[in-house]
Amino acid sequence: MGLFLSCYENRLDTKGRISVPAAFRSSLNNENFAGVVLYRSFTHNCIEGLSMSRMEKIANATDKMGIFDGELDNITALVFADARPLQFDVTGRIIIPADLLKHANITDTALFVGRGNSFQIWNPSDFEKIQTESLGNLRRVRPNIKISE
Amino acid sequence: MGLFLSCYENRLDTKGRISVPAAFRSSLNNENFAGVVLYRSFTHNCIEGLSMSRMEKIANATDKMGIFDGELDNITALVFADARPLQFDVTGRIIIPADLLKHANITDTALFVGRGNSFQIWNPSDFEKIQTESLGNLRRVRPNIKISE
DNA sequence: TATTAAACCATAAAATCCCATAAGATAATT
DNA sequence: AATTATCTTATGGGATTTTATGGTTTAATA
Repeated sequence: MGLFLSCYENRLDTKGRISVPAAFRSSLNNENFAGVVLYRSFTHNCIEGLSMSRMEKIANATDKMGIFDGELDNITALVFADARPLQFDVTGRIIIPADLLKHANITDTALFVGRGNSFQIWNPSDFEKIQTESLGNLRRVRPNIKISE
Repeated sequence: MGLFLSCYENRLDTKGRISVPAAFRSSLNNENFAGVVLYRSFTHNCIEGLSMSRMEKIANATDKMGIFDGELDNITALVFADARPLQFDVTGRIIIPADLLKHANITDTALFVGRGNSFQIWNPSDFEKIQTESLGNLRRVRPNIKISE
């Protein structure tokens, strides 16, 4: 799977349709499901997005945690129950359900934010705030990302 | 992957296109993605560049940190959201987005600087200044670079 | 039947492709 | 060593395609 990189700001039309950025769509080229899966973020007022195949990987990962794991119950309840599979129309647009839009405080404009193996959808000005904070945090903690070959 | 070595100064044309040095392109010969990934440096007024495969390695490294890692949020937000995948045209040129150019203070001429596994793009005269300073620092501290096999 | 959702068609702006050229580098020849 | 020929690279501009976005018509659903 291709990575989701960069940010793209697109507009919702009167019917609530919005184009998923072409770059993101081409990251999903060899998926079986021609669309995306969206759910409300646990941690921010934004929408989480990923491919169906990655959703399946999460399902497999939770499987390994064991059937009687209480935490698993919570995670699956939240992720899978909330997840919406949304198919592209012929021009690559989706309709984001109203409750997701509300959670992310999105009305007319949305920002698609690349996160590597997934992406997020934000109210543009909300994201700007968060990003500024993140930069501050990063400069403080100077984390080590170890890249294994 | 071949290393990025040496420096090359190229010019932007009227459409904002600039040739990635042939030597750098040949370091990317057996990449799946025929292009580079650029993002604004956290620490300098320059542009960082790397291969897509290296970006994928970073994505996998962050994956291993776990989904509920707060620090991960900061890193991914900044690196992946800011990263621009830029494909070569048939003659090996890219268009560097305006915000990156602004961050690096580049208008008509850019300096590609090899950094081994990655590279940077600088305003030529800015780089000259920085390099002179660095040389001074280096002479003072005499660091030890340890190379593990 | 009223309402919603899906398919279809249209368009302007932006990105990409295609071809041309000149300077520079490399190889070949004398 | 000097000159010539060949190839590669950087750069320029026009033509074509893609993309985001809007509207209209048809199908599905309550």
